Amino acid sequence: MRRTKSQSEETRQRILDAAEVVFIEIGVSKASLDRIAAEAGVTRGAIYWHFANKQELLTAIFARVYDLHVAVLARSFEDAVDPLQVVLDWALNVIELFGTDEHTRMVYKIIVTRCEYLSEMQEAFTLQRSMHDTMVENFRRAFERAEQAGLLAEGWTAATASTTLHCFMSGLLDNWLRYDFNADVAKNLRAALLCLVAGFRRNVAVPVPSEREARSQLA
Amino acid sequence: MRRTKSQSEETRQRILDAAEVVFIEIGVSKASLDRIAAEAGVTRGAIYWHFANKQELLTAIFARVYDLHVAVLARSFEDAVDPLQVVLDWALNVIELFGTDEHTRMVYKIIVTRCEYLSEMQEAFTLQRSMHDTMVENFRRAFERAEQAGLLAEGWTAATASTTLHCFMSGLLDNWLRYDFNADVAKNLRAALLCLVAGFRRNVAVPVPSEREARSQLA
DNA sequence: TCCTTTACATACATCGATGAATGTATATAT
DNA sequence: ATATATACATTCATCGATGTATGTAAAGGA
Repeated sequence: MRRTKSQSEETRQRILDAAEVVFIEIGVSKASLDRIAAEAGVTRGAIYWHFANKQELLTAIFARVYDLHVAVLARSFEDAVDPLQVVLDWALNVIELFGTDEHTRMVYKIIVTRCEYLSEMQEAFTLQRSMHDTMVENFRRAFERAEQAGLLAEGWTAATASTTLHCFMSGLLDNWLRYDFNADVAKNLRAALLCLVAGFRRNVAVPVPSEREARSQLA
Repeated sequence: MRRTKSQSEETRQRILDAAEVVFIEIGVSKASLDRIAAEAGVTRGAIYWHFANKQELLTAIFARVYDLHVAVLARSFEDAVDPLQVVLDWALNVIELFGTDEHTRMVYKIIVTRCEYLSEMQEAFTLQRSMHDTMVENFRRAFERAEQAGLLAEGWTAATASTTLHCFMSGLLDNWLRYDFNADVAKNLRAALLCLVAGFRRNVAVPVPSEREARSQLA
C-alpha cells in the first residue's frame, strides 16, 4: 500500500532515527541495512528508495542536525566589545548545544566513537570539520584581538591561549561523548571552562563569574 | 619451507607492521586479512597461524606498545614535593612519548580515528583505557595535594583544575592524531601546556618556565 | 476515470571475506 | 636417523551483505 507524501517523510525520519540507534549500538561498519530496516519497521527496499546506500544514509543523519549546528556556530563574533567574553559565550553555547540536543550528541558520538575517519568519508564529515575549523578560526581571531587590546594575562599569547582553549574544548567533547558524561560532570565542565577563560584575563582579582552571570550575558 | 624460530618471529612482526599500515590506510573494518597479508608479503595462512582473527591481530598491535606505554605512565607520582611540577612533568612525558615513538602514534591514531569504539573491543582498548584512567587518577590526586597545600591559584579547585588539564590533554592527543600535527604545532602545544599549568599556581609573577628548565627537571 | 508515478516489499544474483581443512617442506627433538 | 611438530601456503565451503530487478497497491494528476 503506497503511502502519502507526509507518511513517506515520516518513514524517512524513522529510518534516520533507526540508523542512529543501530550505528551507536554496533558501529557504522557492522550495521547492515537489513538491521536498520528492522529497527525502523520497514524493509531494505524502503531504505534504498530514500537513500542510495549506507554512506548516504550516514551523510543524511549528519545533515539532519547541520542547520541547528551552523546556527550555534555562526553566532555573532566580530562586533562584541570584550573578545574574551565572546570566546566564553561561544564555548558555553557549544556546550549547551550538546547538553540540549540529543541528536547532536548521538551524531557526534557516532563520528567520534562509532565510525572510521577516512578521506573517502570526506562529505560525511563536513559537520565535524566545520565545527572544528570554526572553533579554531574563531578562537584565533578573538584571542588576537584580546592580545592587541592588552587583555591577556602575563605568560599567555594569542597562539597559546587559542591552542589551549581549542584543545580543552576538543577533549571536553571527546570525553563527553566517549564516556557518556552525566549532568554532574557537565556542570563541573562548565565550571572548569569559566576558570580557564578567567585565567586568560589580565589583572583579575577573583573574577570567576558565577554561572548565572555567564548565562545571563548570553541572552 | 618451514622457517626457524627467529624467522617466525620476524614474520610475526612484519604482519604487525603491515596491519598497522593497512589499518591506518583504510580503517580496521575494511582491512581484509588478505590485504594485510599482501602488505606483509605472506598469505592469510601465516596470519591465521600467528593470530586467531583480525580482532586478535588488533589486540596484538596494541600489546606491542603496551610496555613502553605503561613505563611512561607509571613514573613516580607520589614522592615528589611539588604536585604541580609533577603534573607538568607527567604531561610532558606523555607528549614526549607520542613525539618520540611512531608506533605509539600509529596505534593511537588507529584507536582514535580508524576503528569503532565498541564494548566488544573491550580487551583491545585496554591500552587506551589505562592511559585515560591513569591520567584522570594521577591528575585528581596531584591536584588534591596541591589544593591542600594551598598551591592552587584563586578560582581553581582540585576538581576544576584536574578536569581542565585532563580535557586539555585528551583534546591535544585527539587533535594531534586526527590532523597529523607537525613539529611546529607540537612545540606550540608544549608552550600552551606550560602556560596552563603555570596558571594553576598561586601568586605567580611571570612564572612560565622555559622549556629547557622544564625538561631538565625531568632527568 | 484512466494513466502514471510513487513508495515501498520481495526476490534474486553477485561478491568479498572469513575460517577451516588440507598440503608440505623443513626445523627440531629424541 | 627417524619422527614429530612447526610454519606456513593453498584450497574450499560458507555466509552475510550489497545492489538491482521486479512486483504491487495506492496516490495524485489529467
